[in-house]
Amino acid sequence: MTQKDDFDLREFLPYLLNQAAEISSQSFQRIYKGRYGMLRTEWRVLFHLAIYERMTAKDICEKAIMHKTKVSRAVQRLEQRRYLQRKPDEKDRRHEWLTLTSQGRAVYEDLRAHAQQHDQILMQKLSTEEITVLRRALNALSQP
Amino acid sequence: MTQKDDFDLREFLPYLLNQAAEISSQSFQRIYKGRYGMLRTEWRVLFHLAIYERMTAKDICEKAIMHKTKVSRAVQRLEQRRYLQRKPDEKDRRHEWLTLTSQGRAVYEDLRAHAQQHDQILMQKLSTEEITVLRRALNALSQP
DNA sequence: TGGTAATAGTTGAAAATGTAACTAACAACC
DNA sequence: GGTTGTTAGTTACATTTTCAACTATTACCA
Repeated sequence: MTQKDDFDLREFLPYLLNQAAEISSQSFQRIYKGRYGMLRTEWRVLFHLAIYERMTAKDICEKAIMHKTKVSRAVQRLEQRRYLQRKPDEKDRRHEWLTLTSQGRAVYEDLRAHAQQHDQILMQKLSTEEITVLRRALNALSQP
Repeated sequence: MTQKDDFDLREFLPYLLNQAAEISSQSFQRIYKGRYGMLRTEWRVLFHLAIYERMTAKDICEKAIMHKTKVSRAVQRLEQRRYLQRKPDEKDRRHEWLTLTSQGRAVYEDLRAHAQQHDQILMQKLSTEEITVLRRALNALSQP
């Protein structure tokens, strides 16, 4: 098993990004899955609602770059657990406004604390300068 | 939909990484999916075999950090398409050596060309220095 | 005003993934 | 040599995701 080709997978950005994303997500996954039985789609929706307070499913699709069926199903499950409430828009009843319940906010606060802690641990692998550049680069790559 | 919280999702590394990985993978996905009906797991296995020439499924699991069932199924599908061959190890028949067929290598060559082109496009969003730091940081984060 | 198009969101079936249990082959120890 | 443990890889089943079709509502425009 010796390397033959001149092409190095370790330089191919989509591969590298995926690898890093996968590994750095794992320990956070254990937290939201273990404590609340949540899925990745669900904590993402929860966090968006906590941060932006009031959004439609469409808004979340755009901000989080998630497909509408994913969002729809995550919203359903969060509603079942009473983490969020839906309210149809008066003017345009195709829209539904989503907000967290106090229970949902409590879950968010808990997860956010863990997220920040988790981020600290990840950042210990990097220098301050690397962190700054990394964030900038990732944001640039996230523009479609 | 105005931001309220002081916690910024755009600073949370697992989120950022995932976003960047997702978006930067999409156009490459269109290529391997569109041209060969392949999945992400499959191009990864194919590339590993092309680069290392001769591996067992276990080797691929470790290098690519993929679960063995994912690898097993990717290998099955690649074999069905005659992109790879299996050969049991003489000494230890639990191991199976995997190698690409000439057809598999041809597919790899095609995809590799596209991958490199795709990487060029992605890198245009970044400065030379950012690319260097990004690669280093992603490799660091990929160590579990 | 009425008919067509567009939009927000949901649902059902098919495909993919994750988990755990399984088989087959070898290793180690008594 | 036989029992027990380990390892490589597969399979079965449950959970998620994807894709396409669907409903309900509003927008556009002749």
